[in-house]
Amino acid sequence: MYNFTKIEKKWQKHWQANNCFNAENNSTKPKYYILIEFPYPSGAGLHIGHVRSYTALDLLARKRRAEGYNVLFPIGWDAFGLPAEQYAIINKIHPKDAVKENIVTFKGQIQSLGISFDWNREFSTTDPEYYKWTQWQFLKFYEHGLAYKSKKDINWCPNCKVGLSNEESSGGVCERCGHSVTQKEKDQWLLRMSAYAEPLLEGLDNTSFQEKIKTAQVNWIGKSTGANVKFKIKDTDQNLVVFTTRPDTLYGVTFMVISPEHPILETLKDKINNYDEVQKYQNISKNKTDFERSELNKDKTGIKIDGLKAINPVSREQIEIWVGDYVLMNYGTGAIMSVPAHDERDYEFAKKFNIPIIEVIKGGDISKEAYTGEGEMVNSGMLNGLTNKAASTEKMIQYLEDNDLGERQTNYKLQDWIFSRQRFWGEPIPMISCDDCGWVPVPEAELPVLLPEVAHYEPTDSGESPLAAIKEWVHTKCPKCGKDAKRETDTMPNWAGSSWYWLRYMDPKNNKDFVSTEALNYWGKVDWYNGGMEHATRHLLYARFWNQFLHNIGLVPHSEPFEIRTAHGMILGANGEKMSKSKGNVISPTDIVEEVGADALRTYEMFIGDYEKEAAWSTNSLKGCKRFLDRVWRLPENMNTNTGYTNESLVHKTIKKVTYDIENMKYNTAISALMIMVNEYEKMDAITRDDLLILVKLLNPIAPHITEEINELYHLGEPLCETSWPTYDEDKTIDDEYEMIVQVNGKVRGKEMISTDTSKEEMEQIAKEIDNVKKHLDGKEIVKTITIPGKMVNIVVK
RNA sequence: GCAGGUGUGGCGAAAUUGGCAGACGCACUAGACUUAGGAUCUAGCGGAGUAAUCCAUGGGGGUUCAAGUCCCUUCACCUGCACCA
Repeated sequence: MYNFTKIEKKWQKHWQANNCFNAENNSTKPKYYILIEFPYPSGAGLHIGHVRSYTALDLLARKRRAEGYNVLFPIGWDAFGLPAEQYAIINKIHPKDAVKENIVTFKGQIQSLGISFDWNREFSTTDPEYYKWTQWQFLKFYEHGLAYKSKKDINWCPNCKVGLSNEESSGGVCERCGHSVTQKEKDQWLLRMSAYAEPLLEGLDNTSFQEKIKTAQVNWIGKSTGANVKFKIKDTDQNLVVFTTRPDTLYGVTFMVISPEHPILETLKDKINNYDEVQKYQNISKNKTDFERSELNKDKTGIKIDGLKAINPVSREQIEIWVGDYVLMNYGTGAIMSVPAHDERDYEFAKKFNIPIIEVIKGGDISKEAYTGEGEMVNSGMLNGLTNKAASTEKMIQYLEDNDLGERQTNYKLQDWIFSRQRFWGEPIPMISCDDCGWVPVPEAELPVLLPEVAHYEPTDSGESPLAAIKEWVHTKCPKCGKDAKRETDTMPNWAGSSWYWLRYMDPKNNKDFVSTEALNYWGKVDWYNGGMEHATRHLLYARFWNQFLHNIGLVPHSEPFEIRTAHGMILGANGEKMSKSKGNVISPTDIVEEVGADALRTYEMFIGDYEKEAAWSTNSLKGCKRFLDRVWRLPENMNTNTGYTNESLVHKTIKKVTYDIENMKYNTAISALMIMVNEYEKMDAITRDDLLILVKLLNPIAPHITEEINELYHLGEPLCETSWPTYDEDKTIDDEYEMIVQVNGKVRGKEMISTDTSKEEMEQIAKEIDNVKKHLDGKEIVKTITIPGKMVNIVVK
């Protein structure tokens, strides 16, 4: 047998030495930009799941090059963030060095797979030459009023004294120490992403993302339309404004609920008779985590505000105002109107606290449950008799606007992007705080603001970034007035570096600009971007937001950065569970490459099943793929010196199938078509040089090393990395003969090989002469005959 | 709850427009070659039946000459979002 390790090393070296996969920036060829989500170089090494998505797009990259495209297929490292920092703390090394080490490991692992990345464009988000431009772009956001500082509640572990992300505080406890998480107010930088909610939604129309990814984005943006309605608070000059999607039910409002954080509780506290009780409730809510306030807390709590009443703007009835922590301050106006007759939550609340329920839509039995369907409007003044929800909503909004009681309003779930992290290992936010001038941006000429070269990167007791403890770094001069000033000690989230990296790949060595205009104009959009479903919401929104902003200020030519976005399914352990060290089901790509070679691993991961679905690892199935490659290796033993194809339709059919399947992510069936080809070749007395050449060309994107080696060994043609993609002739995919199926009453009763140009009449005649068919026709009356040329005849009898 | 998706042999899965259900691969069984086999080759492989044939794509119903595919209904599971007003 052959030495796959030697062959693979040989060709990897060859490709690298000959710059086979380097994209050119000035090319007359058409361009094609293929992007995979750049990896986070963790200490655990490359995951078998990376191999799946890299190989899949490698097939496309290799095919596109063979089709004559100038292909950009880059890779780099997303290396800022918590895991690298943790790894560094545990191993007592500087994160910078930890990252360097991990990158070496990852790079070696990826290179051993033979993915056709353009390694000349490699960079890490932690390179000062890169994060200089991340900082520069942050200043652009600031310049255009989209970066601002504001107090925000964050998840806080009082034990570890550290801010936690939502992921780190899931279940309401600190991921690290198990202590329960509370909320702490912190001054944070935010990016005004909410201003882009509508463009981010509309922009999806200019993409060819997979439908499930578009849906995920739409849900995350969470647009809802309705109205803001003013409720006058009795005996005051104040209004309580609510957002509602159901202004049509306004006559059914019997109470209101406001969030414990609602400012009216402070401004009108003199009128509140049970203010002590209200304060107590506020305190309890404050100490609840988001988790407790939402998922756990099915039973709604609340207290009635004694002393305040609101007036229903249409029915003029006096209604109660309650405080309830199921109403969130950060959505809508922090206050809701409640229509218990037609909303399940409101119904539950009203029942629990004995609040009146007024029916305004006919159709259900409101003594039993809230009726949320459509129906005729009743008890609703001018809306009475209407049966169409849209019409009554519209009429009500019109009325509210005409009478200055409210206005049409659209709300989004999408919030501004909290851009501060109290961490060491991130891009320093390039801002300086001056007592006299306020926040002042670091001048462009002084970028990058480098992370200091010291070893104090553990979190501080105060919850501030570790940078705050480094006095000589913090103290600086105000760029505006020259007085003593302090640097911002927060760093950026690790989503920052991944929000524009595809632009840098276009021109990665540029030291005058984040990317040149020429490179931008040439490469344009990413044509095909693949990544995990877990990044279909946040990362993809951040990246699109960032790009839309750069486009709006004239820095990039397209408002949408990605044309196609697809998502691969996860590879699970052999037991069907997610791979993890603790479960002991982790498969290392390096081990597999050593055992069976990169080609077999690649083939297996493409053959494993539907690319978009998750799949469990199977060592047996891997062996089957290795066996297939072994058979390919042995094919030349039975090769003659002839040219031309032994089975022309087989060749054309296979080219068609593989070409179509690679474009449509049906990698498993592409491989199955190639297996069929090999099966057929093995049955032949001998194969020709052309038979073999076409096979290695089609198999090359999947198993690039072994095919290059066979091609070279038998002098079949030019190196496959320089060759062109084979084309097929539709006419030649059709066989001269085929097996006609004959059915009687829809059941198969006979089969017969016939010539492809047999007429309908002839087909029917041949069909009726088959013995078994005759038997089933005997004594019956033929009602009709359906004949599909090229397929079958169905005779219907009585 | 909302949104998206998936149900096909022992297993991973195929089935461009409705047209032989189970391609291809794994596992398994028998045989060949072999000192040996976790190598290779040959044959078999959804279920029942000696066979003709019948049954079978989560369940039930329908449309059709013909349904995994279209329609109605129902069940189960997975993923994402979620007191979002």
